[in-house]
Amino acid sequence: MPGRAEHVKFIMINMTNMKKSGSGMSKSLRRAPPKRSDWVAEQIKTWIAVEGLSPGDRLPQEKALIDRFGVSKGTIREALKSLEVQGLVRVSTGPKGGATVASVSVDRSTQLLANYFYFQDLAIDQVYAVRRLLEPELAALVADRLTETDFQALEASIGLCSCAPADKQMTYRQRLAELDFHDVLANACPNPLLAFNCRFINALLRDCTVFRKLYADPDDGDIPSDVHRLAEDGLAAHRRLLDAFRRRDAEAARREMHDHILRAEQNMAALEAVIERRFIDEPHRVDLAAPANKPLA
Amino acid sequence: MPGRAEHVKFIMINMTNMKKSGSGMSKSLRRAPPKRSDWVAEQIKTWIAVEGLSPGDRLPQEKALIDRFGVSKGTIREALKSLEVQGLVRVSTGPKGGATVASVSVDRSTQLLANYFYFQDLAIDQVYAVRRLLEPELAALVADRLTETDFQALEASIGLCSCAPADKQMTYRQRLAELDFHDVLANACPNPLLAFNCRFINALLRDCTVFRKLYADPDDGDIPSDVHRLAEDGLAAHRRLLDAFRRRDAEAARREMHDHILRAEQNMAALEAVIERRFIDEPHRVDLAAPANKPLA
DNA sequence: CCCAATTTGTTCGTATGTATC
DNA sequence: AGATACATACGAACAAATTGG
Repeated sequence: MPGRAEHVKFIMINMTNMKKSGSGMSKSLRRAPPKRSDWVAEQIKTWIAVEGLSPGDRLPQEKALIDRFGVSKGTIREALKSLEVQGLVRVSTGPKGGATVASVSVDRSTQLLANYFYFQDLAIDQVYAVRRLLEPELAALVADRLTETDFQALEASIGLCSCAPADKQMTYRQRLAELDFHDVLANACPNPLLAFNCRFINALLRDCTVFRKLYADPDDGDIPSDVHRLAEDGLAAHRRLLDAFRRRDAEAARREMHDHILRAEQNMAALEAVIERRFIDEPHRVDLAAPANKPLA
Repeated sequence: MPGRAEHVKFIMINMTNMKKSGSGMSKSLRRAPPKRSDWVAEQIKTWIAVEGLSPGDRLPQEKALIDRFGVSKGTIREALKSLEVQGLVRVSTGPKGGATVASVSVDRSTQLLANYFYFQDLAIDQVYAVRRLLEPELAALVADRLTETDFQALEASIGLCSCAPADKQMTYRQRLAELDFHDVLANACPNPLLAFNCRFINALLRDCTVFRKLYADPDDGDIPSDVHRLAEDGLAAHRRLLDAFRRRDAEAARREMHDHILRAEQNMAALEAVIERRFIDEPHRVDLAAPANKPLA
């Protein structure tokens, strides 16, 4: 028995939602009884919470879970699949394999939340109505927190947007680079809720049809002049923002960002941009912008 | 053959992310090859998008999917489980059973997003920092949209909070009713993104330990006087808000909400309230507040 | 109310693939 | 390179739930 610390002990919790379907509920209101796999998934989830497991901690392996819950392999696999989709566990094969707790990634959460808005047909001005509220605060919050690495990433974005776009492909990549600028700020934000909201909005904006058409038909037709105005406007604003950040002037950054978003909103309206109705698979990002907040040696 | 419209035709899409693991990627960077069930789930998802299926539309049944994708029953079930967890499909047994497309519910999205923040230890003042930005705008937006039904729900919340709390249990329910007040506003909001953000924040605030302790130990100890101050403050603010709404005065509503959130934030700070680190199962709501936006006959 | 058909839910046995030592 | 330990996948059989007569 190689490692006794690996043996985990399960705490069976009285599930409040495992109430018998009997009582006095009318038939139409009665929720369907949970499937066994869902029940197992909930058990494991509460177990993670009760034990206070951290990302990287190992869960029992399939065989152990089968014994513990008295269900079959298939059921356990469905439960693990559920947790895997939620991003809570990662499961791998081989010796030392099995399910390990994972911290839910931003990308995963973004995908899952984007599923919700898939059915809500969100207009772009509605996105900007929220963005207008959040981004100025974000700018003010990160002004005295941006590192030299962050500045380099911001400059990389500005640099990429400074060139005259040679073709549609380039124009599309410049739009992505603009959003990367804002992602750098979100990544530097100490407020996880504000940071996620801003990053999510950026992910939504990556899916504007106007821009994705540049991506889809790189050889077809001209670039609308409104796009050029949007680009020049945005570039100038980003330069002023970077300047404010360098001066560590939070209030100036807030003001610049406020103006920037307002003008961008107007330009987007002129473009009649709309959010494309699609599931987000992997966020499109340009590879030139260096990952932020990673201290470079 | 009872219904020929039931026969669905599949469109196999070239999956861009199904690239062979071969090329020039270094071993450490190489992502794990997708499992069959994940691949099937992606296929079905893109199929939903391409066909433009709407909630309620039926997917092929297990047997048909097995034939279509050439995988086993277990694999199909894992794929369906994935989509079910994401909230995209609902599957039922019996004749006419099978998987149907579902619009992702708010509660499901809230749960999934809450998983992300479980590992981010979010402080309550950070939640309020965002709430302060969003709620005033929400108030202004819904001022001329609230229906008589909404007003009744708002008054139900105020009514419940107007009574002197008899015990801790009652105090806890009054806190929930306060949040229901804000949920009514969010439900009336025409901007889905703003509405979701506000509802999500409300869901987070339902999990403040200070309040959940009232719920957990209803007989133990006294209610802190700070809680009473928070309650009276909030009640007065809600009354002023309702008044502004009745007058359809958007700007007054914005101002009142701004002051309300600021004061609530200070009171919460005095209480040293923190967001409990737990998975959200089912949102706690008081049953007295009538569901909003449902025209009553 | 029960019965029968239909479709998902669950189980078991077995074989294959993959990572670790 | 080979043995081991683990998840992944398949297939067949049976159980449970829902619908409609």
